[in-house]
Amino acid sequence: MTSQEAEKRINGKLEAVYKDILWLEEAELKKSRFKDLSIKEMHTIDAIGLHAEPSSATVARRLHVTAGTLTVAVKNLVRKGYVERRHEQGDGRVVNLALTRKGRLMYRAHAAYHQKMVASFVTGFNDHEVGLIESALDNLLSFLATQR
Amino acid sequence: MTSQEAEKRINGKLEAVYKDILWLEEAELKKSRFKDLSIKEMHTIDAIGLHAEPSSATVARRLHVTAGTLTVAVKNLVRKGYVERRHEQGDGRVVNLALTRKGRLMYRAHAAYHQKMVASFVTGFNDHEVGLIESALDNLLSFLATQR
DNA sequence: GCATCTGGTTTGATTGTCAAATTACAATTT
DNA sequence: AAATTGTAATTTGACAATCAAACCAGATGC
Repeated sequence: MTSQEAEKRINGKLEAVYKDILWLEEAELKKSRFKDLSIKEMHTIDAIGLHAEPSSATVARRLHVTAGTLTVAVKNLVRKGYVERRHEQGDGRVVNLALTRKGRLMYRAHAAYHQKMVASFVTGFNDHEVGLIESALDNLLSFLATQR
Repeated sequence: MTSQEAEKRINGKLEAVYKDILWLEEAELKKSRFKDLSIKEMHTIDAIGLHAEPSSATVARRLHVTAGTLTVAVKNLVRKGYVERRHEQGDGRVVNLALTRKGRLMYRAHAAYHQKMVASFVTGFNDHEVGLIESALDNLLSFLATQR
């Protein structure tokens, strides 16, 4: 079958995309006003998010890292002025994380970059076709979920 | 327009895919007979490839890392028995890299995993639809190329 | 043959990571 | 209410990955 061929091509393209995105995001970062952040730090900011003030444990789970790893990362982000620690009312053990003004600026810049990227992804497709692309992503997500 | 909505959903899904794949590949690795490899080492093996015996500089470029970083990585992979260094005939400076038998086994195992992943990605689509998905990836690759 | 260029290695510093030990607070048991 | 157990986070010690800069060794050019 010829679809085998297509799968191979798609695999190659996915890999190319995969390899480049992280690297490009890092390069983009170094050119921006947020030079002092690594790509991992940016993703930590992303995982904290704008609104919910998640606990340290929640963010660690989102990032698939241990609590200890996150503690260190947050310490650096606090020092650099992107993140604030807040002690939870009523349970003195819990530390909630929130972005500072600077952190929120960073978050939005990153989100804008992603938006541009996705816009390019679906350029030239009609609604129905965009729906197909979305379904393909859903397939992949289901597959990944079964693996977890 | 409603396509803005779709773009947002796609963005979220891309991010989810993105975060999970690396982590899952690492988990898959640790369950396999190649437990002694990290995900980065696996990608180094992938970048060396089965056939061409690329130079150290070529592999470093493919991985977007410096020559120094690669030297260290290769030293470990040689120690672990996955990679061989070969001095180029005629130019004593150049070091070409090749996979050992064990390295080739690893390469093929990784390729098989990717194949499963991509198969899930295009499950249930006809040839025309798979073509659309491929075009979307091409869009994204073009966008990434303009950013480079 | 000396100077320069080029591919690779080494080194020192920093970041990211984990597991294990520790601290601090909360909830449960007795 | 004191002791036990449980839970959230931090600290610590070790090790991968990474870079920039210094260095080394083989090529190339004058």
